[in-house]
Amino acid sequence: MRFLALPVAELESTLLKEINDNPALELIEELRCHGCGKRLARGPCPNCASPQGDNAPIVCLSPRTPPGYRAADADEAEPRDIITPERLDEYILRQIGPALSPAERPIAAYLLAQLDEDGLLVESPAEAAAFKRAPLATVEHVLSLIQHADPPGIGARTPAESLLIQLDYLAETVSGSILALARAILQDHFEWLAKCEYARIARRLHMPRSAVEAAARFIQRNLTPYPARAFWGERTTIGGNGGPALINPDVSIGLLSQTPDSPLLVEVFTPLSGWLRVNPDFKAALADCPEADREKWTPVVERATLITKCVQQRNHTMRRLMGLLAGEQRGFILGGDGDLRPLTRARLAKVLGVHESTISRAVAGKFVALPNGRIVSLAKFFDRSLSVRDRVRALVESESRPLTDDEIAEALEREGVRVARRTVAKYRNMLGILPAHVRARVARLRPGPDYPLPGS
DNA sequence: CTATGGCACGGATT
DNA sequence: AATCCGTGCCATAG
Repeated sequence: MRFLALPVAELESTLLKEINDNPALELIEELRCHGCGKRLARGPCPNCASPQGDNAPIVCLSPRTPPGYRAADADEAEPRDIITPERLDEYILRQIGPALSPAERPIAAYLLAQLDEDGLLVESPAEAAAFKRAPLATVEHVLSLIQHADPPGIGARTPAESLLIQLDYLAETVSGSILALARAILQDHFEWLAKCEYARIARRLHMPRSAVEAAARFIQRNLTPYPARAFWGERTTIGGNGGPALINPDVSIGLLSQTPDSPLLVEVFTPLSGWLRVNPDFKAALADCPEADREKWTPVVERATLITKCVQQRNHTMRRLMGLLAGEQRGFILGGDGDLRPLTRARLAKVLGVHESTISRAVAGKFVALPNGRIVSLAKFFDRSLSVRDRVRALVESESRPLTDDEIAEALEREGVRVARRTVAKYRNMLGILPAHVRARVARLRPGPDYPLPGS
């Protein structure tokens, strides 16, 4: 039984199944303090939670959080506890369903299945027609239905096409010369637009540069190259953009008091809100009962004890791990990405006296809620380069003129971090920061009024 | 010639 | 054993 690898939510459902068909398993309401064994409802035990020593973290078990999901960082999207793209399929199918003939239905389903996570179609209509042995005209008809369904721009073949569809959609409610210009740019000069080559576009279209920049700004503000993400975002985010995943944490870290040097309070969530044990009555009954029954029920009881042991083992390991982790990464937990200390699973395994793979299993696929409300992957605690990436971000944010990768590498060197120029480029990309020469162009685009958009 | 992205290699990590 | 990550080399665009 690999319980350690499971996040709370999944462990909870497996345990519910076990309890359901194992009469020897019993769920007690209370939770016990791991220190003194005292029963308590939730949170730290008042006896044992006294600040021991400096500001060592206090680790306790807590009943699982209610299934109210919270948003995680945008970059943590993992296919777990998430509004999955399948829902998007259904959502669109419901809209276009009435317009479909019985023969077109499977084609629609197939096309929807071919959408990538951004909502773009990876296959050409011709390929789809060949695969489904349907007339090309039929496929194209179905596709056009999809493209006019709600998340505007869905089902396009390329980002440019998606943007054009969204533009048409907008044209139904707003008007203005800027729409025509935006359309012209998207149709014929998307490559240049992506690189912010406004002067070049202006020359080619015989338009003033300012008009081109206004159109670019309009596109940037009101259209999205990722129509599916916009859909998720609209439905699921709590005030973010880009559609972060909805997950619930396995661990929550808070502060015990408001003072800045307050110890950290680490709550490791237990599956189910109670204490799992082997029913003592059941065990007693097993002692004096007919021989045949005893043979039948003994393995059941054995399985029950095994399960409780495994759960306790899991909780124990998680507690020890989180205690150490919270102590080591206190700065990161309270501060920001820049305060993350380099830490490897292997080193932690050595300190804890367990095998490396144990740590790997415990960390994989788990999430922790930080005091500032963010929910991040536990793996982030072991990110080797996060703090350096953060410094790159800071450098670019406070730059007076766009710095080249080489210059950023130099600046980093002066701060005591040695990284190759090539690596800076990689980090820059991860952060979604454009190359220096492009930033120079974008900088001039910043200020400007939003184009009015109905309903947003 | 300079700045950057692609590919791939080797070493560390899991 | 598989994977990830930093880096060097080279091609390309401006």
